[in-house]
Amino acid sequence: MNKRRDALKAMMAPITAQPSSDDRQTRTPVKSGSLKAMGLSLQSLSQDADEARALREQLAGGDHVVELDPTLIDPSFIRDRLDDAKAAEFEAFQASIAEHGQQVPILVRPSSQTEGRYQVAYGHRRLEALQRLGRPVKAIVKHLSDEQLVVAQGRENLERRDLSFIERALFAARLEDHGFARSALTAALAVHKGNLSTMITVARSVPEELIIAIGPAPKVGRPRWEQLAELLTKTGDRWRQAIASTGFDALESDTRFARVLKGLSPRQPKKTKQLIKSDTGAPLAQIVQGKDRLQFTIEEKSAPAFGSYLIEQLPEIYAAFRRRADA
DNA sequence: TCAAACCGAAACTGATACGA
DNA sequence: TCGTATCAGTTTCGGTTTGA
Repeated sequence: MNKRRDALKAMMAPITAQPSSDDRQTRTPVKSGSLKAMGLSLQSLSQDADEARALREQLAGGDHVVELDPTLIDPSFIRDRLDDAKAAEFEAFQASIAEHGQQVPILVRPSSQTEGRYQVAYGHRRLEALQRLGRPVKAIVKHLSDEQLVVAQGRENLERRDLSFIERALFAARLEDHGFARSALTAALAVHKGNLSTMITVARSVPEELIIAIGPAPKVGRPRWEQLAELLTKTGDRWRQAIASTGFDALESDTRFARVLKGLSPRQPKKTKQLIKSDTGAPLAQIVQGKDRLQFTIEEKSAPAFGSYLIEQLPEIYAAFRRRADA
């Protein structure tokens, strides 16, 4: 829990040294057998292709790659993701870089605060891995304004398509808090102003502490976050009970979201049962009323042919009901 | 196959500026 | 002061895509 809280604080704070999980290499889906092997090799090919494409684009753009001391590079002034990556995944990512080297340079700009230092636009995870390995960082140095930096950062995320809805929403809200215009945000996130509006509304409707506790929830999209935000307006601080429940921290992020949502959702009304009896007291039918369904069960033993009669009469009964409802 | 999520577009709303 | 135009932001809807 504390780890996630620190992660979001890092995202909210102007500058921190928390790592960001910005590379698809660590997001290996769990599969089994030959399918898993095939999936991994396809994924590997896809990653290679992505990296090669990024490299080609950077070279085609006339950018010069330089090697920098990793200790001279600071993170972006706005974090764009919630840290929920498992340590083992980062270790694997770091091992991959240790073995194959850094394939794609990161993008940095010269620091406006301290001469000789740099600030990352994108490539936080590569930087973190190289800092741990004590290796120089291949980087493209560009003079970027704040707006250009966040647009580059946002576009990089966009190309990878691995930021969850709530991470993008928080990124948008943080950018707005830093004084960026909506037009800059739509450029950075490549979304229409309508979607941007919804993202920021959701990010401001859900308490930060709750978002930290849930994490990025990669499988949860806008509708369910909106649903949660709506529930929060009616349930006060009840979400605290959900995140304090035993085993909550050990759950996957998506499951944590589901648990909170379930905990705040109104309980389904219990099905009510009603027994219809004949004038002799024999059971004729049982009615079970649920939330969106009503079951009518005929006791064939006590009332033979009654069910067939009802089915036969049903169109006429419904027509009478419609006449009455429309009147 | 179908539900969930994404995305773009249009309608709507409120704030502000400007001219009569 | 009022009416109108413009702009930014919000809401809603429908088509498309994705993934279980």
